[in-house]
Amino acid sequence: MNKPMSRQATLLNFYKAMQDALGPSSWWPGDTPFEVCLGAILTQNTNWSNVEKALTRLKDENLLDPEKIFCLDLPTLSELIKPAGYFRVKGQRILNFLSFLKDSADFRLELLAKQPLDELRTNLLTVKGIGPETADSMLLYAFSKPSFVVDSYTARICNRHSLTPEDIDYEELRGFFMDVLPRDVELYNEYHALLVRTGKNWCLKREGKCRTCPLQPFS
DNA sequence: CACCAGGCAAGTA
DNA sequence: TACTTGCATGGT
Repeated sequence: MNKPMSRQATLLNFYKAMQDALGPSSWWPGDTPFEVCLGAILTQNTNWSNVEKALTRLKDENLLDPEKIFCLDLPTLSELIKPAGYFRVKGQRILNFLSFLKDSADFRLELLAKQPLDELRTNLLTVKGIGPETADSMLLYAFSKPSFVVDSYTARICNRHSLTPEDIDYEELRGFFMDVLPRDVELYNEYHALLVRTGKNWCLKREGKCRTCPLQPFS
């Protein structure tokens, strides 16, 4: 008789299986924390390849600087980030974030990073256009704080392995991982990346390519 | 042609 | 609270 695995053992087994199958993810792409923050907004409901186009355009204009972008008006900024889609709302969201950055840290990300995780998360969530996933992406990948990032892939994979209910909400799913796993930045970083890569390649549909999925068996 | 992508806010009932 | 809709480009 096999004893049921603890939730922690299950999650760590998943991690190892994905790591063995897929190798390192090298997330999050970006040369600076500020670029990571911009990417976090730009990638909302958007393929990363389109985000790269937008970031490249900003980079080519030498605009990867908070104060420089804050000086742009919305139409100009929107036009620059057009390839990322939703360019008007995302332009406004970036300006909202920069307004927050200016008011709370004089445009200095390294000052913002001094805030404790929970406090910074709460503050980020007050910005219009920064929801929980964007906030956690910034916290983890730009500010190196152990805030687990969950997304629709995470929910789908967990649900299909009967780890969590189908209708679990964002905060509960994040809590599930953070209660079970050690609070480690590198672990959270790679775990989220591996879940997204796994979800993209194998878990879009139940009848998809799950025969070769690193997470087996699907129950 | 349809569907998806590393979401979020605002409106409705 | 629970659901719906708008936002928009580019790849498959």
